[in-house]
Amino acid sequence: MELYAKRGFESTAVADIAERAGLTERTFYRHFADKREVLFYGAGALQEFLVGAVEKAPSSSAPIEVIVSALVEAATSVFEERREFARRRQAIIVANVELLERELVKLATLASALADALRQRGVPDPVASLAAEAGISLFKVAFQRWVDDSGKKTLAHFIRESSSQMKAVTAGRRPAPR
Amino acid sequence: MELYAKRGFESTAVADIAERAGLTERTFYRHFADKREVLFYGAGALQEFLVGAVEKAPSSSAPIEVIVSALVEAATSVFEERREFARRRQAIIVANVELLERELVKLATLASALADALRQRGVPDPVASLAAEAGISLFKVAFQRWVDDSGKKTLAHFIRESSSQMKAVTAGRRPAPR
DNA sequence: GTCTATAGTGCGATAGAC
DNA sequence: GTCTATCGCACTATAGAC
Repeated sequence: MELYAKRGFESTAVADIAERAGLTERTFYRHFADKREVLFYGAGALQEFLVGAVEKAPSSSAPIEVIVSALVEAATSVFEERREFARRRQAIIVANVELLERELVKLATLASALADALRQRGVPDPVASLAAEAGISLFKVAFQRWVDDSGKKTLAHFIRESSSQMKAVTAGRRPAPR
Repeated sequence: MELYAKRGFESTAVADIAERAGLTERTFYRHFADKREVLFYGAGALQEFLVGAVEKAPSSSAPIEVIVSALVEAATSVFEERREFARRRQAIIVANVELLERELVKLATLASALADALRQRGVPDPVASLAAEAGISLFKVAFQRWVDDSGKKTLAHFIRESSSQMKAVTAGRRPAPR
């Protein structure tokens, strides 16, 4: 991350990273599938966490509530104390299309895994897919707002806010004109 | 598309494409930024079409209605008569992660452009972002259902259906148990 | 650890279209 | 005479084969 932040992703060669870590280029590729994957190390664990939260949710909950609750849990227990890290990482990712591509695939994979978890609970399609997609969409918006926020609001706060606004938006509410 | 469908995206070299087209490799890169871009030739035009539709929508419409109407217009006037083409293209894309990455970036760029168009109409953030993201999410689901459908239902039909289901889902409705 | 295919870029030469 | 399409060649870095 230091190298990517300093010289930019494209101008950083895998050889630079390997040298910095005191390893050979070949060893880098033993640990990471490609040059981008370094920035997505925790994606697998996050997905497991969220899927686990969906599996543990009370069976009476509506699908969207299950998804939003899982996101809020992850927000408080994995993201909240890493805001500075999230900021640095986000800045690097949005500065490079290749990294954005990888990020979007990770989020799409996550949405797909969450939809699967909902189906396991008996939620039929296309409701399962739509709930998972809507959840990831509102998470994207909430996450960006959290990262951009200069105050002390929590990510959980932005997720709950976006969830309620998403409900109003899809219901066809017109925003107050200004 | 023929080469990608036959030998797979990875096993097709740019040299193969160039040879097939009676050109050199270097010329391929004059027309397409990279090997993937060949499959996304129409993305720019689609985006312009959708943004134009948003700009022309009646100012009294709710943001989500503006987005959904634009998607329905595109569905009937650009996608409907190209279902076979869409199927072949989709099969190639989902078979390769790199192509999926590009597809997701195009959709994210589209969502961003639609949010911009809404802001131009005076729709405040985060409503503009959420309406655009929700629209693209439901379009993804509708498009996949249209491509998978063996019947004669139109893409416009699936978009309207997904829109109404998205509304029910975000409202917290529980699906009928089965 | 070694070797190599291939994507993608930079620069420049040529030729035809308008 | 300018613009645009094509081609040639050298070169780097990623990533996969072995």
